Amino acid sequence: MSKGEATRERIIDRAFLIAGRDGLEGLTIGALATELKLSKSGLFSHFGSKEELQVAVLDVASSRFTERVMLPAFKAPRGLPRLERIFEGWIDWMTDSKMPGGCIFQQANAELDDRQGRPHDVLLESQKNLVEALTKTVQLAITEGHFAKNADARQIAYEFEGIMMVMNLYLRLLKDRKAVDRARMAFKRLVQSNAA
Amino acid sequence: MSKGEATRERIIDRAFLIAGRDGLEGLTIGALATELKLSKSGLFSHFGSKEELQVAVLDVASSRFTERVMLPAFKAPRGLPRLERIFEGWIDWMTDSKMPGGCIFQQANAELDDRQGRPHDVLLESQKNLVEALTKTVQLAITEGHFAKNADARQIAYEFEGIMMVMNLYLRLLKDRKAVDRARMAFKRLVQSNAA
DNA sequence: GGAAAATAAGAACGGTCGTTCGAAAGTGCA
DNA sequence: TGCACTTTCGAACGACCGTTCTTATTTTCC
Repeated sequence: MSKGEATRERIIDRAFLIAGRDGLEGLTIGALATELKLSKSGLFSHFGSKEELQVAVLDVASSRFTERVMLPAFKAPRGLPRLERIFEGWIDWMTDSKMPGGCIFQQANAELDDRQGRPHDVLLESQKNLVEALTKTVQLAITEGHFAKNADARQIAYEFEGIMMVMNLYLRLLKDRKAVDRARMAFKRLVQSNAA
Repeated sequence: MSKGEATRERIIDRAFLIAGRDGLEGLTIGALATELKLSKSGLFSHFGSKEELQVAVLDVASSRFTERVMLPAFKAPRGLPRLERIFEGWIDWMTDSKMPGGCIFQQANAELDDRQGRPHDVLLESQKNLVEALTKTVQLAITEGHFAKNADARQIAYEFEGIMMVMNLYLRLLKDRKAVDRARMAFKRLVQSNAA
């Protein structure tokens, strides 16, 4: 790996954390450069525009989510066990103390949802992929007989994501100790009421 | 009402819309003044600081939510009918075409969750009130016999809010035509699986 | 080791940010 | 009408924004 690539990764790594706390807009090149002991222009030249920096952050965010939440779950047997692994992995992701700013997707969703441009498109793409991956996992749980044959995979994926989102709210803003427990209860109910 | 108060309301009214689209940070005094054909300093003098403007926006947001979602629901009989009215009112709130930027609370939650200062405190307070109001409504549905005696009111309020949050995601970012239908299905399941 | 290429720094740009201040204009009551 | 008070404006502030250049330094490879 060349020096330039290494620096670029170091930049994105830090930018990822800041964006989780302050959002993709609150992430500024000057502040980022100061934290990394780089010059503004030196940092800037790695991306060419702030938008490209934001895109790079979103890209690394989704690949990290995939590798830390989705991929490990594929080691579990398909169907419900795999869905449970995604659920627990997602909890770990959201409570990760190395991500003090919280889940970057929650930030980005709120920030980019009704905007346009590359960052929006990249986020939308990754969220669509996530929904599809979740839906497929649920669909497998149906064909495996863990869920009722007439269960609605997309609906279950939808409600699943709702649980993760409200968990984040209770964790971050309300600082509720029971945030995770309640998420587990909600998940259990989701599974049970769709059981075969 | 004095001239000053009238202007102040006009400012907050517009600020409310902008903050829903661009966030409380993206809401800038210069742009707001231009839109309202006021001078920056003239607008500024109504609040004394940007933070106070943000607080004013959050205040008006929660009072509007109360008056448009919660209060009308209290005309319905207590218990499940009232909860259903809240649910439908909340859907109207989130799909309101006069709020093109979407629900301001979703923006503010992501933006302020791990910050400090008055805006954070005001938001936290209003979200706590909301959770309490929801919980009480559910509790009444339990005592009225609409929900099982051993149902967990706080848990139901938690899951209820999760449905609203994911609905917002599907509406705003994913632009899914079925966003509202799926929310209704999720709500129906929430009610049924806690029925007496 | 030295040339070529990649990477970083420095200074400056036009803009916009929130904020301050003093003067101007408008308002409402005696 | 005159006067106190409220409301608005205009100009300016230092700070920071993203971005553009040119120059210096470092890395890479023959």
